[in-house]
Amino acid sequence: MTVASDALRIIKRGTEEILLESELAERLISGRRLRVKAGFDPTAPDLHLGHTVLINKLRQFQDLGHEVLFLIGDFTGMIGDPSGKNSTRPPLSRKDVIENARTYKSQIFKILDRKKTRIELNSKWLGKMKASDVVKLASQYTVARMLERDDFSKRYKGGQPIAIHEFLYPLIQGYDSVALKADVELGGTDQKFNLLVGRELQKEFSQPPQVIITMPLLEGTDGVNKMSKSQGNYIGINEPADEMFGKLMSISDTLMWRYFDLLSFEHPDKISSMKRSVEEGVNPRDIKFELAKEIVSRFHGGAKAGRDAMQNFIARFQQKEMPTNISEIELAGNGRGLALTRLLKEAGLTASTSEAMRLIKQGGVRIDGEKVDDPAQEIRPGQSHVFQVGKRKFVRVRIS
RNA sequence: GGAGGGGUUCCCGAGCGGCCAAAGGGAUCAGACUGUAAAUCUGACGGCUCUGCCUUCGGUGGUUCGAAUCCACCCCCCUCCA
Repeated sequence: MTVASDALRIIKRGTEEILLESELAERLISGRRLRVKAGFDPTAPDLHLGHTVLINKLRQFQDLGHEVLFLIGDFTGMIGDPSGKNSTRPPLSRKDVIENARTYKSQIFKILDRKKTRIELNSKWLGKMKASDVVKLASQYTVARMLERDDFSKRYKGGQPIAIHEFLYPLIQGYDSVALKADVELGGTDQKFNLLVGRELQKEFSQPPQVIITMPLLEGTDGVNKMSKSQGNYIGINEPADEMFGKLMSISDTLMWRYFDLLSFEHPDKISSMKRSVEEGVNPRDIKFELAKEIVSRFHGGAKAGRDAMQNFIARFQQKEMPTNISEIELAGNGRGLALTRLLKEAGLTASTSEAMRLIKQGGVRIDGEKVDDPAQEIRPGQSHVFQVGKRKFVRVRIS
């Protein structure tokens, strides 16, 4: 009895909402190994810290002995989802999906326990459905109920298009829960509606409805939008340690506490005492160092990685030294040399020669640490220099 | 099927024959200040062989010395009616 209530407390921490908590408690008490489902996009998996909020929770379930069903929604991915404005998303081939699934594995097992994880592709059961099955599934839900979804009702009222198949997605996702006989499904708060549809459908198929758990969405480094790849405000779990450390240091002081709450494994009491110390005058930067160290250590093999990243950071930004490991490329100078603007573009430091031109005029470009002001400058062959754009982009270029 | 309103540079959104690479805001980037924080200020923000040239305003064709702006047809979106 107390074991189960401990378990409930662990699960509850950091969640946004649990529906229904009483059902969860019941199932935990039952002592059965629960099937805990979470769905993921089949597209290029570049997991970031935002995802880890959810994945960490999955891991806690595993530590309590339960099984994680890591569901990859390849079916919809293979159809190609033209929802909203980004209609250019191309359908994924079978091969892409397999490849993406493999990349998922290499990333999620930095957190999840391999032995207690089952990876499922929903094409396995959805691919077998006939049109009649789909129509039947669709008949289980009404348009009015679909429009309860905030996203849909906003778009509908705002005169934005909603394609019919978008109505199908929540149903399909819900049906996945039926197919997997999920006991629990986790998702971000934005998934609440879809998760609830799963509950409803399970009832229709005379299964006990899944417990749904929503997790807060982590804001990206901009502090405004949720962390996502398309917003470019994310911190990937595969990023190099120095990069990760730097990005964490660049978040705002207020956002830092959010990151502590959602990402840190420190005891809540410790976090509150850190808050207090900042109020008493400790430089928030130093507290942020602690956060950055913890996260970097988690994904780069231990405490030493965190300390090293911090040292590099201090050397580079407080003492303005050049980074130690600058990537190096070689460009063809075809005899004479290369115009600086062109070189910057080809080295990937700027998106175009026009941009290179502008940045030079604005004093944002350095060669071997020296500011340059002549955009027409040519770089001679046979030389090797470190080119820098802005504060953080460095490349060593050799002209052949 | 009918009536009306729309489609502008990454996003929102002005422009409605030349002064338009296209106002304003957001996002972004660079510089200053700093703790690579926030806030603030300055500048940039289609491309190029860059004081000039080239390509953009849903698509195609036309009118005109000249079109994002006018005309024709087409495509797409929204609202209301059926």
